[in-house]
Amino acid sequence: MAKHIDAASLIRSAGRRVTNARLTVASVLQVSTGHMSAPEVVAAVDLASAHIDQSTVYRVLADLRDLGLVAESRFGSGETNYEWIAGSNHHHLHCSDCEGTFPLNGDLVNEFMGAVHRKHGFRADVTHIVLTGMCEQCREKK
Amino acid sequence: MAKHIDAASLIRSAGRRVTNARLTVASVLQVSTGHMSAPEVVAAVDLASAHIDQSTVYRVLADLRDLGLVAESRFGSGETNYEWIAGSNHHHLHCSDCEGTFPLNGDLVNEFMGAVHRKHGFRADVTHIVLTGMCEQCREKK
DNA sequence: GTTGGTGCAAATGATTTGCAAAAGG
DNA sequence: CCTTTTGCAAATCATTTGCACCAAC
Repeated sequence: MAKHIDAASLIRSAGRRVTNARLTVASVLQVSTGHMSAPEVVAAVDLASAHIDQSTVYRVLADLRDLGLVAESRFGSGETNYEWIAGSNHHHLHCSDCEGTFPLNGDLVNEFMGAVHRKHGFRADVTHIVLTGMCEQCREKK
Repeated sequence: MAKHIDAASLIRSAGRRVTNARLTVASVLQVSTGHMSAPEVVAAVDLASAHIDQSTVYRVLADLRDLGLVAESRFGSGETNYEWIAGSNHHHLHCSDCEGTFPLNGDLVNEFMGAVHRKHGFRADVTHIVLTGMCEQCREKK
């Protein structure tokens, strides 16, 4: 799997050790579509019959997040969600009605962030943004 | 306290009962500047020598959030933060370095949301937005 | 070899829930 | 009254931590 090699070199070039736990968690996130909560990652790793402790999964997720390979976000209360991004910007629209997640055009975001920086001198972290609201379909139903 | 009356009428007009617990939690949030975590609200309520169980505080916070009187947001992992908004839009910039929170110009947000709607047909919930990143001071230090 | 990573098991902390009693309209 | 809300206490769930052992470089 090419993605595996990619993850390994990214991890190595960050001065971290390339371990089975890191590659497995990375692989699980790469294969998944959309977001996964930490408990879901733990379950998926188990399902892949890899015996990686949940504490390790949490530690690895935090590592990958620090390396910028994984985005961390939270909707309602309860769980934190993770998603493989590996450098590219991923932005989403999250419908609070149907719980669906849709891509958000990155140019709009960049434009907004530029405006924020010009106005406030604040450099927002734009690697991963989630806007909560209501999608077109759900809106039409009401 | 005028704010009390406001909260009471807002609650009543939503078809919910005006109770001591709701008024107390609302009052605590109104008095506070900025965000409060749920445990902080519980502590503040205790300090006001009102004996409201934490489970009730959680339920009330969820109620007030549903009524649109309170905004719910989360930064790092751990706690959920609440803030009294009562209809008006509050947007913030949250510095992940100094943990400070600063106001964000609402026009920029509205402009962005308009662009999102034009492009994606998605109506984002703009009552409360938090952008995480680095503020000017912290940025200059590096 | 050294240092960084991992497993294990237990603690922690936030949030939720079931149910009976109390209070609002 | 009738229904919503609350208190209580216990359960649940996500996340963290200390420490001994193991593996990557």
